[in-house]
Amino acid sequence: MARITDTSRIENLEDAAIELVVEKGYSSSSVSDIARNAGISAGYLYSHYKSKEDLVLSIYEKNINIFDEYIDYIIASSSTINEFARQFLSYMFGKANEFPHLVRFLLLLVFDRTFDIPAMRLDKTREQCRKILKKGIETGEIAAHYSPEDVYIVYFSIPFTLLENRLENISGYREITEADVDRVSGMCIKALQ
Amino acid sequence: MARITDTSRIENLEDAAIELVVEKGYSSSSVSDIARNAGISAGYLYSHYKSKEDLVLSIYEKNINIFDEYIDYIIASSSTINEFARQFLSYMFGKANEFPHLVRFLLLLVFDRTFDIPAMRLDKTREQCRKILKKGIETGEIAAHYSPEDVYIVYFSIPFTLLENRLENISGYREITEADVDRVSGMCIKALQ
Amino acid sequence: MARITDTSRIENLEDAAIELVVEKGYSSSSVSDIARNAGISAGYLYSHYKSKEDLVLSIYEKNINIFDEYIDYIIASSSTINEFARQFLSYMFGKANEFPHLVRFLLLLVFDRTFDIPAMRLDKTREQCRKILKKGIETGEIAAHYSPEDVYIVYFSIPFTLLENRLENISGYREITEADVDRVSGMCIKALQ
Amino acid sequence: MARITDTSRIENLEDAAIELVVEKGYSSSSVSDIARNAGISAGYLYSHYKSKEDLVLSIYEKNINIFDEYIDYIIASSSTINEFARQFLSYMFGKANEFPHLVRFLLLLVFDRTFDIPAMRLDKTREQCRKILKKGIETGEIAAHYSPEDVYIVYFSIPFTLLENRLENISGYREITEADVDRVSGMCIKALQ
DNA sequence: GATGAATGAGGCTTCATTCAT
DNA sequence: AATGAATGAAGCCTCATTCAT
Repeated sequence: MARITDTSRIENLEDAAIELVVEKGYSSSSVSDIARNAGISAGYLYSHYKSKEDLVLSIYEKNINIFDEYIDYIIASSSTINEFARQFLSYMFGKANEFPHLVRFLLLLVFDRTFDIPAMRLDKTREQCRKILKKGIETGEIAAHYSPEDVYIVYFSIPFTLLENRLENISGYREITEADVDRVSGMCIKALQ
Repeated sequence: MARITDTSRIENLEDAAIELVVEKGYSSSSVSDIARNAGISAGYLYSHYKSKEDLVLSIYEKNINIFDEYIDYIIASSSTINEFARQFLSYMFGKANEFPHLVRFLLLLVFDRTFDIPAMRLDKTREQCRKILKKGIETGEIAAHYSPEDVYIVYFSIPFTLLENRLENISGYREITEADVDRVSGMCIKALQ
Repeated sequence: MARITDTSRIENLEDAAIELVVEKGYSSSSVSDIARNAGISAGYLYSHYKSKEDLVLSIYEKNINIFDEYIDYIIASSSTINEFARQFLSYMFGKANEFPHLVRFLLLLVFDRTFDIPAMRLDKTREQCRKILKKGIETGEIAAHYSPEDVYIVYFSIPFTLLENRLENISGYREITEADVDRVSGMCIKALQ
Repeated sequence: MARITDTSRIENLEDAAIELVVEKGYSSSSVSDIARNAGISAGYLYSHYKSKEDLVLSIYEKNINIFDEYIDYIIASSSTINEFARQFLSYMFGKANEFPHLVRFLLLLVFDRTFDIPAMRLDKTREQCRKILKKGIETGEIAAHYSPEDVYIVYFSIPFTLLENRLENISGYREITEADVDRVSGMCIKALQ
């Protein structure tokens, strides 16, 4: 019973942190605002996380790992880049429709100068880009003169920018559709042909 | 004489502000750090700018207007999107090589939740995207089913992400070359074919 | 227990604010001095009052309302101005003996250019003066050619000046006596005959 | 010629100081605001006065001495308190009509906790009150049980409060008339009978 | 476990004063 | 003589964090 209560309190807390960080950025999201929005006390927050940074980092890592695992999976299981791109964007955009705050949270923190993404996470991304590039060159879908950096530029920035643009106005934002998946995956694939 | 001293002090100040904002973001760049890095007192800063926001906004507007004017010019003077893309990226990357802090400053503020880009500036970008799209459809270089949003996604995000990636590590960053202009303009053009 | 501590801390805070404002005026009473004199941190002050102005205004309003209510009561219940004057001065001087800082605080803020008395409070005083004048003219104790302004001049300024004079030197001030009540109420009544 | 320029600059400066101090109080009148309103530089101000306090004190002393001399004169030359009261109020109210800022400046500083009136000036007032009381008791116009303090209370506070009330709204204030002199001198005299 | 009272460091800003020109 | 650039101390306020209850 205590366990259940506890779990829901922590979930509230994480949701509140995500929402505030997306709205105001890491540095301007105060611990007391996060706690208040979660309906708990700041003191309780500190009994579960040792600092504000620890709280946000925990949320970040827990969620980014879920994405990473799935992305690793589709990289491994896709036989073409075309297939990868569609699955990747379908997943990202689907998550963004379901949990817009969460997806923006994960993406925006990359550019938030007041928060440090762990170096390991950046390595992970580089590795994923290398794998995608390798497969793309093998299938001929990516021209041989492109680098992992180019893969990153296309496959990270294009979906990110679309999502930011669509989700900017949370109250009345435009849903991301299957047509967007088609169009944007086309854009990504063509960019590196 | 006083005038000369003054000008160089203000330049120091603006350089220090740009550098700190790029490094730590707007909210975490303290006025006293900016002043210290510029070699002036915090009080003196306030005889030139009425607030921290005024300082950063002034720098932003002064510089973004230079970019906007040039971008408007090449939109108007280019007869093809191919020509536009090369000139645009050549300009952006050239500036980034010359003034890496400044270019990152202008780009990163867009994602800084603690600083508000004036609404007029965002309108300007939308207008530029509409013009590019119109011209691209006329010349057949952009497929008719793309929207101004797609132009934005490609032409803003791709160069931005490359620059961030290259300039991230200011101390030992890789110069952006003509080869990058060629390759990235190719990516942008193909993305919207 | 926490409640008790809290109450006494807030009382300390209000007492310290009253004392400092009387001594140095509103603008020169710094929040940190007030907090230090109250034995609390400046930060704690801000968990109870949203600003320095809010602190002083709260104290002002809470206390001036007590005075106003009593003054309204004696205006209504006195059948002569003579009776009113004695009761009014007896009350004011009694309070001044008991809480000299508080009474000076309420009076001095009227002349403090760095603090704004709410307009409603000034209206209240005007209304009280009109009522006193009306009753005085009815009983024949105030000559018909006097105005509410004259009532204000006499009944506000005479007691105020006596109190300021007596309380000026808090360390070794002369107690205000029943003889003072008699003499000063006589002065006020005669002034408007 | 230099002398003339200088004289008018200093007059501007003093006028500006008087006006600002009346409007905002001593502590909130900044040296640079005073200098700007006077059309001179802050540096020049400091070549004539060694501090902000020195500036305001100089103005205060120069002007209060003029008042004091005249008051001493009419105390000496009046054969009755009635005559004194009329001359005193006629002078005060006349000056107030001519130089409302100046008169408020002299009166308000008494209650400004951020500025110290020199002890000598307060002694002067006490001495004047003693003289008035002595003469009043001799002529029988003041009852023998009154003290110098009572004289002060009446003859300082009543005119002061009228002036503050009338001059409060400098833009559209009501002129003080001969009828006011008559009425208020009557009030003062009766108060101490 | 859970609270929120309490702290204090640090951030933004103002302003009296000095001094090179 | 006159300026105003420049300083730095001090003021108001916020917020991450701790701890007694």
